[in-house]
Amino acid sequence: MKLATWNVNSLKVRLPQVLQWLKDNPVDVLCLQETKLTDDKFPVTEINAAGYNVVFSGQKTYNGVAILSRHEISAVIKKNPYFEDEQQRLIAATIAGIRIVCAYVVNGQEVGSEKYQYKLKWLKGLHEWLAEECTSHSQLAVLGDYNIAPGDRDVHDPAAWKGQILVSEPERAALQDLLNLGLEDAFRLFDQPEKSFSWWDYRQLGFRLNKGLRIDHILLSHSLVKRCTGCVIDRIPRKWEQPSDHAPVIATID
DNA sequence: ATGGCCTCGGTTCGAGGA
Repeated sequence: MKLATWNVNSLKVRLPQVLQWLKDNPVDVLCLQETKLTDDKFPVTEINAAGYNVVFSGQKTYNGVAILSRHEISAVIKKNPYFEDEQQRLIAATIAGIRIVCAYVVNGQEVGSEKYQYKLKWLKGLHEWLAEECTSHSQLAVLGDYNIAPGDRDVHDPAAWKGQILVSEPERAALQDLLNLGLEDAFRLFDQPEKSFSWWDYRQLGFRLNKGLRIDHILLSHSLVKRCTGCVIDRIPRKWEQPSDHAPVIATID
């Protein structure tokens, strides 16, 4: 069983790449973020034709999330019952006995800004909801773009980024609060190469110089940690023409 | 020193992303 997450930065632009990637990597579940499509424009037919069921929650221009699955999808939730939000950033479903949560965490723009306050509040609301999901689902996986680099080893230049957005202590503390619910960062269950990142700026030759951050994560409950046999970042599609700025992350569950 | 790219909406630029 393979679970994956990928911020595609517009599914309209990236659909051919998503379909190609699924051909090369026929994962069981793929969570997408930043689809940037209203639900009436979602490419259901193309995704079904590729052998995947799909549920989604989108809006115009910004945000938007989806879960693709080779297996039956049930018990879909598109809103955090503990946090009122007009932005479409969450979708959850049960697939093959695993509770899957797909999250596109707020970016926050700049430490101290209004958007930053919204990010911290949003994360608090997520925490409240996941606390409940943890108690009702022992097999829980929370996949997505967290817009937080957990530690300095997840940052290409920790000195330059110190205290900045995606790295600031309150953001890291909010992520740690999620982990304290009984979740673990699947990527760090295993030995990994140094300077492993999941996002690189389009500017400044970010990818070629590997100036990146690891901000896309798969968090697993203890029952799933026991079943997890690997977690990798797939840098290949970041090398394609007109790529997303994020790379997919894949966890393997026995 | 600054900003350097990409997407969208909708016009020829601004907002947002990270």
